[in-house]
Amino acid sequence: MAFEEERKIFSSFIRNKNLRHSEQRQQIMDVFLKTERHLSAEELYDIVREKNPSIGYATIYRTLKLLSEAGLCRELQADGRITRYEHLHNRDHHDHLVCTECGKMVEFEIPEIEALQEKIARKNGFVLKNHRWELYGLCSDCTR
Amino acid sequence: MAFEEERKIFSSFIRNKNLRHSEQRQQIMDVFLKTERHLSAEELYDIVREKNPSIGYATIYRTLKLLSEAGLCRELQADGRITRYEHLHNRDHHDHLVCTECGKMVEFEIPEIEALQEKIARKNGFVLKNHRWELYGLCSDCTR
DNA sequence: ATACCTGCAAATGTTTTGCGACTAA
DNA sequence: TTAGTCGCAAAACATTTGCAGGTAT
Repeated sequence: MAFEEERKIFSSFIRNKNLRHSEQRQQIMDVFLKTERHLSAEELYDIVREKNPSIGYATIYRTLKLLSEAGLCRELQADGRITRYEHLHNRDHHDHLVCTECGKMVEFEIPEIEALQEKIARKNGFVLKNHRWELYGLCSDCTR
Repeated sequence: MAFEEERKIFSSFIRNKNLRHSEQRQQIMDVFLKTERHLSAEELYDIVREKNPSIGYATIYRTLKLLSEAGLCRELQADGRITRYEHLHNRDHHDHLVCTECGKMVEFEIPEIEALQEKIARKNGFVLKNHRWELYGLCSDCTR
């Protein structure tokens, strides 16, 4: 999905909720949408601050929440304590392989898993909303 | 696995690391091993305190860490921020279905998944150590 | 004009750590 | 005797919130 298209999605989202198009939201959105890495709030804060050193943490967190609601961002709990935010394109769902040593993340897609999950949920009387599937191990660089 | 057997595992673990068999560790371990629910540190603290009101949070956390290292406990990140600790028996690996409304957790086992995960890891040059697979949805009580 | 937003600082909630006193081996 | 432990309070950490002043519509 193109950058401009995503901008429009966020823009409509803001308008539909009767929120405002502020300078700060634009800046944070721009940086976030141009990034493919899984960012922590702190990393995003650092990058955005290079352009606008007066921005605060609160605005970063508040905007990340909006981006998630708009469907452009997904929250990941991968490493223990901190949350990472992943730029979500309108592509197939994927999961993550995480190196416990250096933190490297590799994405993978197993389409068959979706149906299996549905089946498991249904068998237990659940309506499935989403899932987290993370494999932890050592990447090739870290096994040496 | 029987309670006595697990006690022995912890006991050897303590001895091998040249640690001490303290009264507090015994008490925390006893409560933890007798519980099947996924406990938060706070819940464990509350239960242990009924028997020994002088125990502190730090000791709870420190002992949970030891139980995990000894392989008797697994840390779960299921609900957003807090960690829950699951009493791990030497049984087959299982995963969790979590109700996002009431927090209910159901365990399930899909043995075939293990081989699939190994394959994914290998293909990406990773040595698999463990994984987390959590399905989120609404349980039958909460869909009403 | 009037919501909505912002940055700041303070608050929050969970987990960790430093410390002086205590205790198992 | 000497590491290891304990409970406490303080620190750390990521995230959230209250507020007074600023801004988009």
